[in-house]
Amino acid sequence: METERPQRPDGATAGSGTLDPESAGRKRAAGPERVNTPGGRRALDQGVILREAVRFIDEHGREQLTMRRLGAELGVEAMALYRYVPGRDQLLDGVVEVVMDELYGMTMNRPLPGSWQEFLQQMAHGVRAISMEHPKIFPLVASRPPAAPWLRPPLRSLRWVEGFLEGLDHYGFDPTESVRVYRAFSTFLLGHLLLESAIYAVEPRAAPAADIEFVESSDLALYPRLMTLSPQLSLDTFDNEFEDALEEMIDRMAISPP
Amino acid sequence: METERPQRPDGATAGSGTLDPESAGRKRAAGPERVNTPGGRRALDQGVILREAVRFIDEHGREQLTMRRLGAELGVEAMALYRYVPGRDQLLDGVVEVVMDELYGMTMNRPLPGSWQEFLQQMAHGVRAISMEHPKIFPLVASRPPAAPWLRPPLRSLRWVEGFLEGLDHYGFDPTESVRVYRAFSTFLLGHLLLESAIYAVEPRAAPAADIEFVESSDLALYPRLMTLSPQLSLDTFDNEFEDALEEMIDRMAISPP
DNA sequence: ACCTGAACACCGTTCAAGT
DNA sequence: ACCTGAACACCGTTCAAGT
Repeated sequence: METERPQRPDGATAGSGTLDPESAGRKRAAGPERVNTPGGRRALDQGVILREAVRFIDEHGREQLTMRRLGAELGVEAMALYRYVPGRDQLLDGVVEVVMDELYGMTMNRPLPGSWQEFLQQMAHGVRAISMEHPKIFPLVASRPPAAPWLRPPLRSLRWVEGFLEGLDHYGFDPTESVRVYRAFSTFLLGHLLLESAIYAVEPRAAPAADIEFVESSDLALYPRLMTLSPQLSLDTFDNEFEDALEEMIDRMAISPP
Repeated sequence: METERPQRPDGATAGSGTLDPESAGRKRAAGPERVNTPGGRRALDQGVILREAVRFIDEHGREQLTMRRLGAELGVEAMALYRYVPGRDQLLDGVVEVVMDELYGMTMNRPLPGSWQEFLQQMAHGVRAISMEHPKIFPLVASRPPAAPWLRPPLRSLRWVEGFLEGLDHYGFDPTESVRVYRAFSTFLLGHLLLESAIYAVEPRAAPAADIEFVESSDLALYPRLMTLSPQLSLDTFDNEFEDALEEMIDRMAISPP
């Protein structure tokens, strides 16, 4: 039951129906500023729609995002969005793109630090900051099918990864070593940040206690070790886990493979 | 726009509408075997439905699973499923449960090996085997909201985690150390297996080459490093990555924290 | 006891029609 | 040029009715 993908009549290579990256998250090179529509509504365009989608998911979660509701949020019927976005899937890809652009701005527009260790620290903390700013979006970053199979979540921007590899090159990593670092780095971030953002998405930095009741106590009674350990298991130790494992992983990157 | 959860009239604690764990994935203690319905159809029950859901997702992916299609697969209207499963969300939780039970059977019904290092190796390889058997289900295991916030994906079975902690206890880990191991272990598995299963879900152990064209070449031309490295980036190195990082992580667990 | 038909309130998406 | 109304083919879910 595959959806047929109709040929575009205009001769453009339809490809996989990606968004125009130029007008997505970034600002246009100062053009004619269409401010407001006669009706007083904000003028629609792809960037406006994608940013509103980001805001909406941040607030309500990705389950709640529908074309109809997003349209309503922008003062327009759902059908109007299809002029700017090919469909819901591409909208979600665009959301990921906006967030990755934010990451790029945060991590790549500054001078390289003195050591490659500091560089990796800086990059890791940048990605973590983004995942904490958008905990409800991070699962999308982590699990939407990427543009290329070798583009590993959560580092899903060609531009960002290019910059990352440039950085490694600057510190003297050869291509093979760089690939190894990129892989270890992405795996590390995916594991840590997906777990952390999952918690943070439901309870934005809330109390650690009282969570023990969350499982029906009858169930828990069957498992004595979980019973006694659940207070310890409930402690929020993500900060330490992240920092320790990050340092560990960075140390590991210093040793070249045979 | 919250969905109202109506009070059950039968006085049972409705709670969060979980499935009856007894009849889920496991076989019943030999009872009256209702084999076939008069019409010749397989008799419905929760276990049959959940196992069919697992099979269906393995084959078609989780996007394709709808109550209506699952019903059709079982020779029944969608509405008939609601007698055995509270709703779609709980169905998906049940799917996760079935897979976790499979993991339990694979890893917990055998004698403990000689060293805790071997034990962790065995557990890690068990989880990896499950993720490779159900690559299209693994994202559910990784990202459905768990029963308790401290129950970290992908290790989402109270029973399994209890067994894991029992194992650690047997090798002399004290409770604090065990929690530390559990956390590092789950983070490690989540990162590695989510990446690997994502690849494996679309291409079951397929060719490594030709993936380079997957990104429009025009895009890639902007990024010289990605351009030259994409062949290396496309190589399937998950086996080595997993084994190396696992050994590394196990080494790290030997050192107690201050 | 177990399943179905019909209905409800939603989806994403298309397209001719309005301004 | 840009948006809408109406329509289509789907969803999940409820419930009275059938057997």
